Amino acid sequence: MTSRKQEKFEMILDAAQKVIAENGFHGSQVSKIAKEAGVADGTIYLYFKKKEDILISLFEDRLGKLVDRFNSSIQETDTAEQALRKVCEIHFTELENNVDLAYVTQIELRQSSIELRKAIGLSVKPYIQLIEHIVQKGIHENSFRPELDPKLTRHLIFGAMDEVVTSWLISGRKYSLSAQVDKTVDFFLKALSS
Amino acid sequence: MTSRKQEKFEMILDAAQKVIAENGFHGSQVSKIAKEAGVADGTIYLYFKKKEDILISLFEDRLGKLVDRFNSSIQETDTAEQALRKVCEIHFTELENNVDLAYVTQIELRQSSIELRKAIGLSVKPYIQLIEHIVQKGIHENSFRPELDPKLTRHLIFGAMDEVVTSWLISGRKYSLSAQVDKTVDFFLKALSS
Amino acid sequence: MTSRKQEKFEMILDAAQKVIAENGFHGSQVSKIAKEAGVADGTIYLYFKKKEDILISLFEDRLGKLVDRFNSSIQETDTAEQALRKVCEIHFTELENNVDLAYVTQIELRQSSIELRKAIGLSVKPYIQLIEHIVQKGIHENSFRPELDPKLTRHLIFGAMDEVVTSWLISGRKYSLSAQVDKTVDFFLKALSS
Amino acid sequence: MTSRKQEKFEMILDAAQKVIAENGFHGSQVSKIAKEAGVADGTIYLYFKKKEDILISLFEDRLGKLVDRFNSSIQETDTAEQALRKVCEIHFTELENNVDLAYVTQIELRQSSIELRKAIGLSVKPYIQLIEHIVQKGIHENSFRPELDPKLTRHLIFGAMDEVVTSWLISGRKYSLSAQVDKTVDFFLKALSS
DNA sequence: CATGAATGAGCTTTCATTCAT
DNA sequence: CATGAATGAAAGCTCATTCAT
Repeated sequence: MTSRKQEKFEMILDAAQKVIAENGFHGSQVSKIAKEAGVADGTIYLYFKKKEDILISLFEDRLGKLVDRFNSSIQETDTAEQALRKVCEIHFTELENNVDLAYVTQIELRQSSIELRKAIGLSVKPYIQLIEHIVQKGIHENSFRPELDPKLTRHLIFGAMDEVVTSWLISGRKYSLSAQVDKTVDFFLKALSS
Repeated sequence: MTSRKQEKFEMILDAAQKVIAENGFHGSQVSKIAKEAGVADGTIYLYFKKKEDILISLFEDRLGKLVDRFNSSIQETDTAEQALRKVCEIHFTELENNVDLAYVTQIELRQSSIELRKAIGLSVKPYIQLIEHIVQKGIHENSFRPELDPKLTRHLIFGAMDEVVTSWLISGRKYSLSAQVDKTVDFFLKALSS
Repeated sequence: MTSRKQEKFEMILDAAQKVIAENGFHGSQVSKIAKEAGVADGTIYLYFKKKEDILISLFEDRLGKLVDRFNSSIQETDTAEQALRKVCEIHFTELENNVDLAYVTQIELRQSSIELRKAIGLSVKPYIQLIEHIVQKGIHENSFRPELDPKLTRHLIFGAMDEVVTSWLISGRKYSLSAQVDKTVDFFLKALSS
Repeated sequence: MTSRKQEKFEMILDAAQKVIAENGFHGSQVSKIAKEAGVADGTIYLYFKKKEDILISLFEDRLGKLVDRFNSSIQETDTAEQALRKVCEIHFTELENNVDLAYVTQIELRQSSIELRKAIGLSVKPYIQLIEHIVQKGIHENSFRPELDPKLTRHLIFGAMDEVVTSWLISGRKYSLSAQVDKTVDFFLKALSS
């Protein structure tokens, strides 16, 4: 019973991602998402309180899964350097391989109300903190400069990667995103290394 | 006549910035902007074809003035390093001293349709190119690493600064933004220097 | 089996009265009544054809019981005067002692569709007829004026009492309703007496 | 300009009365009223803040005009008895001659939310107070009993007349309402006279 | 008999844009 | 040039009712 509910919940999220990717944020009416999910409009409201909640859940779900992947991948690494490389690798590869998701997270979901963006911010936070931990680890390992401000640095790193992805999307994906990993990580390591 | 037209044009832009800063993007109806500007609703449409055009013009105007400041300030510098420091300094200082503008550019204007965001992208482009030129100049001066990819690097630098500003705003401006200039530029210079 | 059916029927009516008194007519969804009654939504429809039928039955049941009380009480009286006094006494006392019922009958149930109000009218009819009988009895006893029109008079009397109850409720029940019995009956007897 | 605004305001009220009389309260969508008034849906909201406001204004306007008629007619009377007769005469005649209005005020407008009914109550208050004044005048003139409670009496009189009108409507108007004036006023005067 | 998940019709309100004055 | 009254399309959400289990 719970699993059937969970199942339909996922179906609606999948439908929402597809509809948003195809029609854009403002062209994604509840009725369109319902149709794509193969349920009635009213059914949506058995699983989500408001339309916004679909988007928040969508972001939480997708980003949550990404952060899980980050965490488990990092545990296979020894140094902060390796961890940072892994993070950038997954970040770029994952979004390159899932253009719908990239479009939704980088473009569409940012066109939302301030309340929604705050909720989305909460989903991003674990990722930003993950980056901060890596920076701190690097400092402890003496591979990163001790005078680094981890709070500032995490934003510099996240912002840089985020913008690279967005500009890649807006350019029309004319080049490989994953091909930027090495240069990007080089940039970071040069900036961070002691 | 043209100057009178120009005058009213600016009045509407000023009104738009004020209204958006006060009411947020979604609370900024044409009628509200008209009222703030002291003109009738219909008058807006003598100066702008669509509502979006107000926002595009607003961004173009404000960012254009910023880029002008960047350009003239940079001409007072000798090295790419100095230029980059100047750019970051102006970027952070200007937005710290003009919170309305910061709020409008970092938060409100991003909640807009894809068409609008593309138009805004065009306004940002000269700034991104400015950063690229500085990187190229640094390479020519042999102060920056020759293997740097200027196209990628400009996004890394812009994205990093952009995210620092946004997170400063969202944090509630609890710390000084301009105080982050040195650490930020250090990060960049370490990343870039040969 | 029939008694079990009857039992659940009553449970639903009790639940309906409670829910309406607590949430008002427009806040009383079928699902809320079902929950209060401790049954599933669909179960309601095994006992009532439409939502309206719950309300009609509720009114019939409650008013039927009141009319029963009227009838048995009147049989203990000798004259039409005494009967009329008894009717007013029960009318006011009963509603004063059962504010939920008063609220539901005087305020909430009147906010209903025309069909429902007609059905409710049928429930009130026996009560109106009771009043008519008393008037006729008084005329026969020569205590009431022979020129009285019983059909008109029953409405004058019912309408007067009904409005007194409603205004007492709307006033916030700041005074005693039963304390109005004597003055009200005096008014009627003066109007009726030969 | 103000008169044009007033004119359209009245047009919408007239349309609302007609639509409600024809379709009932629940069948009277804003779009239907707008169509009947010959304006666009949105235009309604230039004159009324919410749909409910149409109904409140309708009641205020119609009842206000009635109370005006009451007041001026009463000034032509000398005694409280004459005044009371006049009130009942106008009350019954006016509604008999304007069945749409009768239907709307007695049946349809009562099926409304509690907030709306409170607002309507405010419109009825001047009328109820008018009745109270007549009662007080009668007491001063020594034609009415001094022990009468004017606050209670006004409700007895209003409630009686109100119910007579409603039952006349529900009966399908099979008899003359104005023909009930004499018997009704006789009832009141007998009840009131000293 | 009972359940409760699913349905989907239905309606108010906003606001960018127009155009007669 | 300027006005601002009028337009009307568009969409989120509720809830009575059904029916497969």
